[in-house]
Amino acid sequence: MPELPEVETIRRVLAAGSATVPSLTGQTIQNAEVFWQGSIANPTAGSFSASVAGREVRALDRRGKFLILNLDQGSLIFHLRMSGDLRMSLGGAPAAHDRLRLHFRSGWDLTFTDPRKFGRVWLVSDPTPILAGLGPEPLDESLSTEAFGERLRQHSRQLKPLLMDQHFLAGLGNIYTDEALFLARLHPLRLSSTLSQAEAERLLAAIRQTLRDGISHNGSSIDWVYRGGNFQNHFNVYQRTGQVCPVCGHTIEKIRVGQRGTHFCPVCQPYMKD
DNA sequence: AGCATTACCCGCACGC
DNA sequence: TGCGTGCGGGTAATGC
Repeated sequence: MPELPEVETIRRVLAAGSATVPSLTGQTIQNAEVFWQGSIANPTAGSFSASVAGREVRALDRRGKFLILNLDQGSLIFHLRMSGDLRMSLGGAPAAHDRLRLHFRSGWDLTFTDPRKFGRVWLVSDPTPILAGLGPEPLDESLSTEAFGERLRQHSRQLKPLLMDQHFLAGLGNIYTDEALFLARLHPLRLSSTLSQAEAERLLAAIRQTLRDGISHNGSSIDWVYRGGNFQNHFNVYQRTGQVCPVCGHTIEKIRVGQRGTHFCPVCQPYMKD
């Protein structure tokens, strides 16, 4: 369940631990069990286990939707794609959709579970090449509204697919893009080249507010994948097709943009040319 | 040529 | 039972 707020929530939970679960930081990997070889992107599934054994987790980082475990040597990178999740547990038999399990010397396990098998894991000496193509981090304050507006106008693309393009901006997915466009009062099909600077500033502010709200609610839990977050109770448009807009009372509509379901309020988010 | 859009694909679970 | 859908993204084809 990964967009930026969900990945960030997972990062924080794993890093902080809890009263009953230790932090992932400082754990040393004793060995690894690969249940589904397709989940291992690098190195080959055969050498992954041997290479990761003995490594210690030093810190947890996030870049866009990538979760990065910094090790004493190299990095272990996860991309959860559509249905991946990571959990600490103490023993127990693997469940049906568990794809990878790291056993630590402490006796605790980190399990990567992923029903749809789209997620990937990389063990690399240098994470740079994997992250190189990502656009700026939306919550990074060094991303100025001026630079953002300039980047928007460098393209002539529909806002929805552009914002979801990880090369343009790192971290937004289908849910948070719809919610951010609603807050910004911008139509998802509006061409990025037509945005005024005021609209660009509104959009970046809306993106940041939406992501922060998502993180503060520990992300969203929808479909059959449970994450522990409750931002789904605060959606304005996503999965609210046919319901009333909380701002104007008009009916929320759903269209298809770039193969993705897209929810918006046609009154609050009018399509204005130029 | 280069950019933008569309189609399709990849497992699986779920709702209608 | 069958079919459409989906918190993602890569690749290939098509369009402008």
